[in-house]
Amino acid sequence: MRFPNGLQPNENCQDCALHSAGFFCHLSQEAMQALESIKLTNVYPKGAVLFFEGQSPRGVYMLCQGRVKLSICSADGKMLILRIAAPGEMLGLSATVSDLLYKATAETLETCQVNYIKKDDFLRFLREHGEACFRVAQHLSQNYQTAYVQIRSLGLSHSALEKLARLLLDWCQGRGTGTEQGIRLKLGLTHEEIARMIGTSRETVSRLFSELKSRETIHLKGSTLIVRDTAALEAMTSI
Amino acid sequence: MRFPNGLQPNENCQDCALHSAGFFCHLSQEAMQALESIKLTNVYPKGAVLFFEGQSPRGVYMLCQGRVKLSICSADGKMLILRIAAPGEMLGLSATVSDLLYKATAETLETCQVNYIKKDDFLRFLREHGEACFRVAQHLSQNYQTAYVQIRSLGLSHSALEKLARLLLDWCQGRGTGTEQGIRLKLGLTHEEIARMIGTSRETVSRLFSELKSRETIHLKGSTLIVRDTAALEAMTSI
DNA sequence: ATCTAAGCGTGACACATGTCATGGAAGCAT
DNA sequence: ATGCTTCCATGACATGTGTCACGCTTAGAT
Repeated sequence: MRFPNGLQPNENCQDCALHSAGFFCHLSQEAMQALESIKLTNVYPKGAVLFFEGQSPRGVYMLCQGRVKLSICSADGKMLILRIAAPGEMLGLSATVSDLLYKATAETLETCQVNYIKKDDFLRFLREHGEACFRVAQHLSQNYQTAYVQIRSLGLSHSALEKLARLLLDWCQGRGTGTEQGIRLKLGLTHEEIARMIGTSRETVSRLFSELKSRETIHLKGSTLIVRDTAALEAMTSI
Repeated sequence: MRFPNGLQPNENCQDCALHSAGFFCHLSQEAMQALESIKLTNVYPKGAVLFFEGQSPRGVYMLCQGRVKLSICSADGKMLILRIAAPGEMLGLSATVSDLLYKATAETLETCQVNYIKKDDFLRFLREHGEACFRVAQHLSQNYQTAYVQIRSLGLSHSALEKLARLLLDWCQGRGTGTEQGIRLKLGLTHEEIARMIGTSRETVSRLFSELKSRETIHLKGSTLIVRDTAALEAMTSI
């Protein structure tokens, strides 16, 4: 099988590199096998929607490869990006466990491999494997805590600049590589998307980037961003 | 034992009126008894802090009677009220399960009865009782979903008016009583506190209430609020 | 009844940011 | 190279709201 982006699907969870870092790491052999037997591996092209806001839950999606955008949308079409999910994450978990509606829309940003597990199968699996259930609780807790962080940022920021600074600092921590000029990172998002992550407008993001560039706090070359002055960004955040 | 507010502590969870509606409803006899044996019943006066932001988790707090304010606070002292917890809720759950820091501060708004369960006891209890673990996962899912609602409100609102309208509608649903004049509810919070729930300033809340009164959308008598025109409030929200 | 503190109402004003508009830059297919 | 589309930069302008200031009302204590 060949896919765009040179994606090579990983048929076996036990061989997966995420196995030790991902969500269901350190499950017993037995539980892993049970999980293998109920999972369905799919590959989605860029722009595919795994589920969207308001649907009743069909099951959980374990992201193996590629990035997925999680967003919510208001009645008048305004959109907020909750986060960009990375491989190893479990999507649709809270809706499936609580049997409430999916509260967000999940859309692939690139070709993705996803392991899908039907709701009934997953719930049975959880009931039969206490260890997995506990891991699910832990995962949900972590999701919850990241939601807190987002609420902080949205609710306690004084300005869009503060939210942007916070976002950049998060990115530096997560996927930045240190160089002698500062921390370098690829921003794989447009200004529009960044704006939608911090709840502001595209123009404001452009203006803020301009300002940060002129202050020499950051340096922007194509889609490569170099944060020269982390301390300055920190100083902008009171969170 | 006598306490302020005429609070009468409930020694036995199985007799508790919340038993069927609360969090650990429908547990097996065995699990209930195990839970009983590790819980510690406490009564706190108004203003007591159960835990605060940044502490490492000691355990979970099951709220039996009274209201508890959950809030987060920025470095410069600005505060955001996440929600007012009601009897039946489990506080400190995500931090305890994931062993990450408490992400919010829990402060009693009035005399409260709380069942405290130490972290180690609680985690052991979860490992030994799969059914309880599953309920915890469900509870966390619900918490997570309410966090989504909050993120929506904070991130997608166009104005403070919209957020206030949303809040009032939520209250109407939750604890409003219908009368022929409209939906009546007691707002047990000051303008300051309301402001901190929707991330705005006290003055703005005062102004918005004035405006809603002049538009005859609401009616305010002391701390009793009557929503005369729910549809008007709905129309203000695009969420 | 009187005092005191907390809570509320409202005006004035600055300012950040959304919105509209316009043009340039960059990437991509043909 | 040429055209096309997407993305970015920036100015102009209106406006919502944070902040400061001040006085009034209400509730609770003595």
